[in-house]
Amino acid sequence: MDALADQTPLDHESRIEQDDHHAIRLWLRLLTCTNLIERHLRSRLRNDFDITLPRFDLMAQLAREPKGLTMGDLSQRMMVSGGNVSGIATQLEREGLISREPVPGNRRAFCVTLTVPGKKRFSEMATAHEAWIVDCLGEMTGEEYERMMAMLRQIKVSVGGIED
Amino acid sequence: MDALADQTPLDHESRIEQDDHHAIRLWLRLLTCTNLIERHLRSRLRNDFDITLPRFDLMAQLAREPKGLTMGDLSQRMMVSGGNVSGIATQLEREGLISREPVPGNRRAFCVTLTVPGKKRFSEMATAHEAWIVDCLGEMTGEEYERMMAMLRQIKVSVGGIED
DNA sequence: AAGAAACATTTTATGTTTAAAATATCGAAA
DNA sequence: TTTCGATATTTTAAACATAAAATGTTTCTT
Repeated sequence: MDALADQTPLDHESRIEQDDHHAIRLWLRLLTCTNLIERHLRSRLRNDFDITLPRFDLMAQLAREPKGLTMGDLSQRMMVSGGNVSGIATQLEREGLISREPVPGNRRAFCVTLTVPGKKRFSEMATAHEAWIVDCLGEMTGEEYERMMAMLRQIKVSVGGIED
Repeated sequence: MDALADQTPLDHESRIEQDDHHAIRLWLRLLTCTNLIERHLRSRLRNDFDITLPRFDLMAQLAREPKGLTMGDLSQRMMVSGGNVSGIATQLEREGLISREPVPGNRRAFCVTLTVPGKKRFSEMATAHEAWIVDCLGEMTGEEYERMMAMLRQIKVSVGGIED
């Protein structure tokens, strides 16, 4: 399609306009990929382990921090609102997968940890989860990973710099 | 941190394990970036134009297809459920931004189009939206865009190939 | 020690999203 | 023609998400 593009040289304005279209296309593709992967993971978690992605995410955070996390920590790490964490934690607690215990010396906070059954269940899920992601991302050389990580880091910085 | 890695050669299993960690890190970063950008766009749309991202997305699909789309088309292109489109369309219709008209010769389907006020409103938003995305993605050379697009295409193929 | 401000969490109200059921229409075969 | 399967949309129920108000705790300042 570009083979038939007109041959007049691009002035500054046109060039910017073209760059913008590049950006839109890249954003749309980024969004599509992320959505596809997320949808896939969600569906496999539901089918294979009868759990939702948010609940899995909460458990994943706890698995990384055996000493436990407060509700506020979870909210921050999961990048969702506190009220949301509260609801998800209530359900996981009801299922016996996590426990909420008072923190000695700070009666405002709760220390949330995986229960023994929770740890067992999570480790089963984590193995599968990791394999799914490898499948989704497909074959990539180490160099490609590096490049992609670097570009994403750059984007992260750009977005972060905008609203602070 | 890798400078102090132990020097025993990696066997096949360890190597796979390491690759997996690469994949997980890449996925997590991909997710974070997409969420950050999406959150930013959502907030700007709300603040500057008092509209939600899903409503904007629906209008964007219609803007690209002046002849109109059915509810099913919209569901497919937006990659969300039909019920969801139904709800969003109801709201936009109530605000007079889109219209739902019967398709002659197929009483099941509706043809959804932007109204005249809808077109006007969308074109205002689209300009701003494009600029926000350019800001979010930051400075990138044409070559970098190309590379990123190519890698994302590869991922898209990988995921698509899994469940069909 | 008392009051004010900040903190940690939950509750409430509202809205989004999905899957699945319900409703209605269409097309084709018996 | 009638019946059956496919199609197009809407409705419903459950989970998730946010913002804002409410509750209770801690810390700081005086």
